[in-house]
Amino acid sequence: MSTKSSPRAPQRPRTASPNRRERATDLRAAGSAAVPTFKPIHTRRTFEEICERIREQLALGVLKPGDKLPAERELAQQLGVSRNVLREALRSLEMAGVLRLQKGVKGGAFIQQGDTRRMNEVMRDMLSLGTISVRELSEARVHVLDLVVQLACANARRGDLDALEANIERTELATKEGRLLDRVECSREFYKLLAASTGNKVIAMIVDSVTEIHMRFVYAKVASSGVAMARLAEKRRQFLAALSERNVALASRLLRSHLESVQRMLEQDPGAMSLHVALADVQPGLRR
Amino acid sequence: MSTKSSPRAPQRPRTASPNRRERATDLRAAGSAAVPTFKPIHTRRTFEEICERIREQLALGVLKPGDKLPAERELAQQLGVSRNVLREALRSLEMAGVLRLQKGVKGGAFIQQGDTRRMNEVMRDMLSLGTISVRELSEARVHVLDLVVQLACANARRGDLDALEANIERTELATKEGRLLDRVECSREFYKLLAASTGNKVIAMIVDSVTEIHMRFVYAKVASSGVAMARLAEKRRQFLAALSERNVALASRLLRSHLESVQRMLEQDPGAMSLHVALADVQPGLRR
DNA sequence: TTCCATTGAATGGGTGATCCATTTAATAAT
DNA sequence: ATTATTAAATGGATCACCCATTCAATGGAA
Repeated sequence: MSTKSSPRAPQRPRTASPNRRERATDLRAAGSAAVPTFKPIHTRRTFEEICERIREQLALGVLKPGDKLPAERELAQQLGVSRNVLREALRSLEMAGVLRLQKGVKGGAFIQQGDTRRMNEVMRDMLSLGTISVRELSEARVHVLDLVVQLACANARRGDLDALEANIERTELATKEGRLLDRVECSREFYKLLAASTGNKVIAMIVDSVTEIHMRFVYAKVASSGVAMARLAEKRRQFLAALSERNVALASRLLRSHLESVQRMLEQDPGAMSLHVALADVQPGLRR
Repeated sequence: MSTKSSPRAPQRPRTASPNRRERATDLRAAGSAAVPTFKPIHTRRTFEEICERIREQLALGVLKPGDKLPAERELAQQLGVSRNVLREALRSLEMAGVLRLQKGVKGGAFIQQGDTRRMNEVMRDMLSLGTISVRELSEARVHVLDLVVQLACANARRGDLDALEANIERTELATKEGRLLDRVECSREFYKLLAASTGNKVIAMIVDSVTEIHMRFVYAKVASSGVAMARLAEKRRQFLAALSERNVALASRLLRSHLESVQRMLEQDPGAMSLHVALADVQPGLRR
């Protein structure tokens, strides 16, 4: 508070908290004219303020992917906070996929391209915390994939179909050579390619997030029991043929039927369906 | 690491980094038998390790919502890291909605119920960073809402319909009294209720995330131009009637038609559609 | 006894100084 | 011209504090 006349502020500038309090109160007052109850303020902490400040610059277009933030020591001084608390904010933004921190001279905090895998983490956390259930996730996946088939039939381009074709060939090879877990990887990629073929990254992101979790269950099931979906590549080819002919009804029916058979396979042994097995540890290929 | 025989470790246990290096290398080696190229390791930092450790406990069910982590000072000592770096990890988890940090004696880090609003943040960041476009978001929203109508017709319960009815009444009141921005708030809530009526929290979360952004645009448009959708409550009533009769085709048609007219309203003045206006600052009601 | 004010300990919030490890550019040596 | 060395900048991490908040325990007043 006060004047802050000293050039390097040798004594503590311990003014952050009271200032924030005032600001929060102002915001509430501006919210609506006559407020009946007024409890929920929940004083802002500096790292929240910092995160928000940076996100604001992002939304305003002042910061764009590729840009570099000032060095930690300098930015901390600019913001009038300690380097430690600034790092808490930067860490949060890094975990959020907004920043990438790079060491060394010419290093720094660089704004990143958005990482759509963040949504996977959200789904995973919601499942871990019991906010959503496996049943809801599976159901949502079926419905969303149905939508994907419609959009893919409408929008898939030649390159998308070729990529799916190549994926099916890899699946066949993995099947022949008995690499069951690699085949699960192929499946995961198949749905990713299918989602991408809709041409809509929002849809693709949603599909990926539900599929990523689902594939962990499949992976765990295959790894523990050794069973595997029969005639997988063949079914994929039929589906791709329907997709290529833009036959929505057929493609939709084929996919739904396949999803149901996978679901039956998974539910066959409820013990292996435990969240813990599927979520707990990190399989080599399924991780970023 | 070594023996760590001293009880309180007065000298620095500066051994963290080299250990992590070794561990990362081991992981890579275990990843596959014969690796052709080996570049991407990207040494793990302690805060990542900590986050992962805690998430692992979550997935394993050792930690559940409501549980409390040890105090920062103690947990830091248990993990053999400094309190500051532990706080970086806790901050990240707090931003992720996994933890809530509470001050005071009997305070601590408490595992939370999952907060589905996290997905909104993801969408917002992806849009800010240019990873997804407004067009993709709008398109996805239309398709997802179409799906929602199907599911709502199938699954909506009496309470859901009553809540929608009550929402429409609030909308009428706001319209009569000319509170245009409150009416936008009602719209946001309408879609939230509609999404909830599917009975599937995954679907609801997805719908909310795309709707939240969309409503920012509507809010900005209404706030700047003062225009507002005509006959809103009336259209809502028609839609709700169709929903109550489980008439999927009619409900779907009504909603789609409404969405299109809103879209026309928004696109009428492209200037007001700027990302910056919609995303930059925080409207009182639209914020957590 | 009951109730309320005081106190003190535990806890998260925050600061500043200091060191380490990595990276890169500038410089020197070959 | 090439290669090795050095120096500076930067993120990574630690330590030692201090502050503000919260709540249980304590003790005095009614």
